[in-house]
Amino acid sequence: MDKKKPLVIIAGPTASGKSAISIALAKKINGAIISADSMQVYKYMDIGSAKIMPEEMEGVPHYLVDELMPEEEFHVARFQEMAKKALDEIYEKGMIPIVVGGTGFYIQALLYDIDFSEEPENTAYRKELEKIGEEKGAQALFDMLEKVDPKSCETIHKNNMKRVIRALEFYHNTGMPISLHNEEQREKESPYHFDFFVLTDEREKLYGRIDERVDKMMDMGLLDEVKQLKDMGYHKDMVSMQGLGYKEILSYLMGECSLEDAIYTIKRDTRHFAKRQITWFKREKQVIWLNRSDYDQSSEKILQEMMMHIRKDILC
RNA sequence: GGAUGGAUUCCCGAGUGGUCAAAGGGGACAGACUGUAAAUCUGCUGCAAAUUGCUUCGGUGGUUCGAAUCCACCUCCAUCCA
Repeated sequence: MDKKKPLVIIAGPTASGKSAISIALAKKINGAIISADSMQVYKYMDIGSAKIMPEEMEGVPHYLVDELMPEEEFHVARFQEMAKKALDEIYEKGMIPIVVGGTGFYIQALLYDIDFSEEPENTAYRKELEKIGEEKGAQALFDMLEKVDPKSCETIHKNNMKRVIRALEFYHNTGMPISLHNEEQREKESPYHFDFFVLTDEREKLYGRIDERVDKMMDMGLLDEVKQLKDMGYHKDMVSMQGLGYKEILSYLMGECSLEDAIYTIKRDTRHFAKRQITWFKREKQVIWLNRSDYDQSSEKILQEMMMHIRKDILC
């Protein structure tokens, strides 16, 4: 009786055309969009995050866009909490939620309802660990982890301080090794009846579009946008300002590099980012890949393909 | 016309007789990821095969047991003198 609720996901690397398709799909199936994007949640960060603007939404409700101030912290747990709330509202209205975004980790957290709850934030301990890492190096932290959670040491590389710290923090907070927690969470089955689409394209085309888009962002005034954020007092230590396009322009504004270098770096790192996104989605099971090149780059045709899948399960 | 410096594996760039298929960086490619994820981190990059073989360091020829490294000539580039 307890029928799983429907959920459509449109994921894919940056510049693969997710936004446009998601609007078109939402209009067809009475959908509402939940953005799974770590940057578009922030206010004042429009150009660099390629945020969809109200006039482009065509009346489709959007959640998790423009909801946070740049000084606020955003992370998976927060995303999950906000997204679940949005889901409730959408179901309440009798609409179909469409999760759209490129942050695979966030999508996974929502889709499999991974548990993040049992743990309070503990910035003090984290700071302490960061200090140890800085002063004594990565090996020192790794040695600490070896004592409490040797299993994690097998999977986390010792140079990956952030993850070593997180594992230590988790153990400190819960008394349980994170490796065990992860193992449990991995077993989970999704509570949703979902269609998980991944929009992609041939690498060359994707990269070309990324380069073009960065140039377009500059034309649209990315420089001014970052300048404004800087004037408002936002700085590079904030999570929001570590977004692609923001940290590089900020670095230019601080006189650390030329504008040319900044743009070059944005393009290059965005390409790297796209590659990482694709790698992530490759590991997801039950994914429907849609390669733009297989559909003559036509959003119309891709949409048709999506509708076929959706009609088969969710709408019936 | 003369002088000097340079030409290195996709790019930049080290290497100045054997330990060199050649440091380092970039790019490309591949991967990890369960509260910073647009973050953080890892692997790999001449060709072909089990610890091996083959072809590379502008070109040709030479010296040597042995050269990317030395010599000669040639080609191109840079700077300087005419």
